[in-house]
Amino acid sequence: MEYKKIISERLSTLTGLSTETIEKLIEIPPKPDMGDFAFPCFQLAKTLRKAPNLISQELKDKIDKSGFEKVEAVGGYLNFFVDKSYLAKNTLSKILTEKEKYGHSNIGKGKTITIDFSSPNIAKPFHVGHLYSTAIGNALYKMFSSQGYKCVGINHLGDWGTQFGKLIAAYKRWVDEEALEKEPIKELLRIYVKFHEEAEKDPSLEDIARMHFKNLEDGKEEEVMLWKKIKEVSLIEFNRIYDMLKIKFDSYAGESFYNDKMDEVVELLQEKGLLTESKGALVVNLDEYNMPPCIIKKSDGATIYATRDLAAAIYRKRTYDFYKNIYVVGTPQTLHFKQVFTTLKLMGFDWADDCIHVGFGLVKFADKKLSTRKGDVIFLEDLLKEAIERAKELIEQKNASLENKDEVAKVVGIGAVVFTYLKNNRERDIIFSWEDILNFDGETGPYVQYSYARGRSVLRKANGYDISNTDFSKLNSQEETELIKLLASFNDVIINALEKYEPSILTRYIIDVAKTFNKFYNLHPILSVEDEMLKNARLALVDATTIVIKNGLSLLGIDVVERM
RNA sequence: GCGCCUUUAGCUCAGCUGGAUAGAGCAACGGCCUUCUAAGCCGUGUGUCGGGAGUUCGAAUCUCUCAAGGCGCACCA
Repeated sequence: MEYKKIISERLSTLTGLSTETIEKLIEIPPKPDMGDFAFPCFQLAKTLRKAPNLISQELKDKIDKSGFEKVEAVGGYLNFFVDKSYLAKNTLSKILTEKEKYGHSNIGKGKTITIDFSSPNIAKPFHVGHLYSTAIGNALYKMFSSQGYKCVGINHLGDWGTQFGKLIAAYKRWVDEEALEKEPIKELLRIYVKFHEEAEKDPSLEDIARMHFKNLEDGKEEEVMLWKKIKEVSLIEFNRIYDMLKIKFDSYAGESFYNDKMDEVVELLQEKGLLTESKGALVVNLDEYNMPPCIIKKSDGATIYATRDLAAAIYRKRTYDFYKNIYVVGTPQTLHFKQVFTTLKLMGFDWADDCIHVGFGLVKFADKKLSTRKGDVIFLEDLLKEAIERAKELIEQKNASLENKDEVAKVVGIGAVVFTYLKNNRERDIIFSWEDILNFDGETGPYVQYSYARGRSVLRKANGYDISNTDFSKLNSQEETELIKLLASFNDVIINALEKYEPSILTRYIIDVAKTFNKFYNLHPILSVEDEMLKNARLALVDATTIVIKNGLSLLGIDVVERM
């Protein structure tokens, strides 16, 4: 906000401190009746050798108060109250003019950001854990795009690796072709689980699996054919889920895509003299950085994921010339990415510093852990369907006359799930509970969507309003001012969230907006107000609020409904 | 053993880069629909901010230490 600048400039001339240091000190008081901005004078107390409350008093007398309703000295604080009608007018007209572009900016113009997210493993079910990366990555994609960055969404499919040896071995032994036709992933999961059970009894299966993978790498016909088939049926299922979530990728270049790009990486490492042999494997030693070595080639000569990640990073730099290269991958892989980024740096690529691992926590049950190998998973599709079902029930219960119930149930149900995933700090684990995730009360997606629908309903009934016949200075209740101030900070919030790669900051902001709006809605009549100027001003405020909620949710990949 | 993370109300979590009496939601209880959607609003909390020490005008926030839990530590991704 420009207010901080104005305040710091005025204080700078009075105190001699730089505008920058002052701007950093300026804070927002905990309660609205204490003002909109505050400057703590405690630090000045030392240099001026004067009590903080005397300093604030003195500054209060001397400072230029134009543009502010008033300036007060409370204890060691200098509190500023902004001119509310000015704020209301500026904020609301800006929102109503910019509409769906409100909150957007151009600070990323000309810069490309690659975002690696979702990236499920082929042949394994898309379970509730995968939504974490998918939701965060998609939100970051939309948020960065809104600030003018060109984003490239990459689904780095797990379509290579020794697991395919296992799968091929299992396929040849136990697959039920009929079941595979009907529910491919479920059947693949079944034989994958069976493989692990059988391998416990007969460890030689592991060797057979390794052999199959080696054959696959060597391009043997049977293995390649099976691999292709598995990949094909998996993608059909994944796309069904991405469609439900309305998520699109710009690239599906998965692990197998880099098969022919790894020799070059090995050569480059060789040239730089970074490779050493250790226990039969080729590694980059990272002792100096207090990390275990980065393995480039296994002792059997086969490649490993670190090699692929190196190849992928180099490919992405060459292809997209990224400004930032983001990986939305779980925190357990923190060390792996440190190793890869450090290796890139050692290879002489300064852009290694632009590679960012955006980690997130685990999705787990209260008691046990999700495990694909044991078949202990909840399919994301089942969760989404359940949520839609629950939303449908609530509609029948609360608004049975609604026209497009199924459509609304879909938006609300899916919105509730995605919202839950984006509500908390991403590094926190999500404890999965049907009860919590299907509870649509309180700080949830449906709550926010409901607030939006309420606002839209008022606007529909108003049947338009005359923005030119408005007196914004009449929006002076505490609820109205608070709401306006919140709406004004939308862009700041997005920027702040992006700096931390943390969508939850935006999610919580939207909750705040909805909460403040509901208070306003409950306390102040809108349509029945006789004063036409006030009525129009309130309608403008409702209009602006719905715009911000809609834009905000859209950045999180969540839709709104006009009625619910 | 080493490294990283977590610890705030019964439960799930916020707490902006050190600041004014530590906040929400859920759950519980009590109020509010002849007026704009009650998926809403209002009210009710005796919290050692895991323990201890330090830094300073001031610490949930920074440093150190201890404790509990989690994750990771070379041929899986």
